[in-house]
Amino acid sequence: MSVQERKQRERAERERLIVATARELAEQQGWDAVTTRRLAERIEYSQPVLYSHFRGKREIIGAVALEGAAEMAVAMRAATSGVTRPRERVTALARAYLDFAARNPAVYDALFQLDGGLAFAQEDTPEPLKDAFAALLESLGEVAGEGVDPGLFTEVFWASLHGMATLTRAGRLPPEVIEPRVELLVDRLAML
Amino acid sequence: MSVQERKQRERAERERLIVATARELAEQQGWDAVTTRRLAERIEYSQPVLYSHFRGKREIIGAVALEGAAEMAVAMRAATSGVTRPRERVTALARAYLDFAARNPAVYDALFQLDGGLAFAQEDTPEPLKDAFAALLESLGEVAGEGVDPGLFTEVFWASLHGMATLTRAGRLPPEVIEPRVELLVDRLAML
DNA sequence: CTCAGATCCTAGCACCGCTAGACAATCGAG
DNA sequence: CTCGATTGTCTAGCGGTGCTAGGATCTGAG
Repeated sequence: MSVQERKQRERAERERLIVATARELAEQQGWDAVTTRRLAERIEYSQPVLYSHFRGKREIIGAVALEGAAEMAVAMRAATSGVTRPRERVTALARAYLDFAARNPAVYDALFQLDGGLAFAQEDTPEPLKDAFAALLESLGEVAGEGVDPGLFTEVFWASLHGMATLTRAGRLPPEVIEPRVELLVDRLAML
Repeated sequence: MSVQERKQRERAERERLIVATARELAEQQGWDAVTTRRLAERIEYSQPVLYSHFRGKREIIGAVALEGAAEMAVAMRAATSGVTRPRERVTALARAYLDFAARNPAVYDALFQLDGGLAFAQEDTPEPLKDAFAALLESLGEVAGEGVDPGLFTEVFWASLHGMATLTRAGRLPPEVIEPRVELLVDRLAML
């Protein structure tokens, strides 16, 4: 049995390698540069090997997205843990969110711009995605205000952050003045 | 001279046909279906003709984006003209924005998701883009609140709308509850 | 009528995602 | 230890993509 176990381990290891390499390549040169050929060459296997792990390219994107969602949840919780005053908490959350998007553009794209074949806002939504939303909810729910559903409030706040993140990175918004925008957003949206 | 003029007119006409066909095809089957071959076939010319009008596919996307920006500006001004009370004005603007994005997803993608090779937020930004932003500013500037730069406020409000539009259409947000989200956004962000 | 220039198309390049089928390595039964 | 079956991997290739070189055809001025 041990031989099979070793093989399974090696297989899992190779799968991690594929995802990590895809992510690395995407961060370095953009997702357009992540072709099955280049990816195969980097992991030093032939193309068909990729298809023994994933149905296709979109599933690889999806895997990167899930990894990113988990990291994002960690980053947001780390930024807000220990910060008790609501205002500072929400500001820290917003900063952490935008910071993650700016530092990991390819991962952010995999999550929210590209088609990774993932289900959102449904029962069969993968756990890391639900958890990332939960991480938002943990800090935002408490400032939703009276009579406002925390889920709804979180959605709106999230949408605002997402809009800022994407428009800024795509060159649609001048990137110099991020901080005042965050302050304005927090000041107005959150009921403190 | 008249012969040359006629040729120039026909050429301009064909260019409009290309853009209109690309847009139509994109709305019908998505931008992935807009290939140079299919586009050429639909306009009943060969592929290279496209390249005598545009440098490449991205420029065609850019042309659709510019057309869309002009229409969007018209739609937003139409929705807000005559509405004097600030609250109703901003709400009407937000609805018009989201409505345009929902009704013209391919055009919206050309504008804000895809690379159409357009410059944003700079001096050499094409006029239609500046004007669309101006249309937002016209209704939003007056509710920025004291001491808040109208431009900055408009950017933040726009980012929120953009986030809602994209997340909703990409299935990242449940689409049923658009209206409450709009109300929440307007209530909180605008200083009335 | 001639012929240069404008106009357009055929054919092809290098690349893409993906897969069929050949081949080699490994395993388990006798 | 042998040998068929299974598993793993690769080479080669399919139909598609954006884009372009070069030849054919059409047009209008002299």
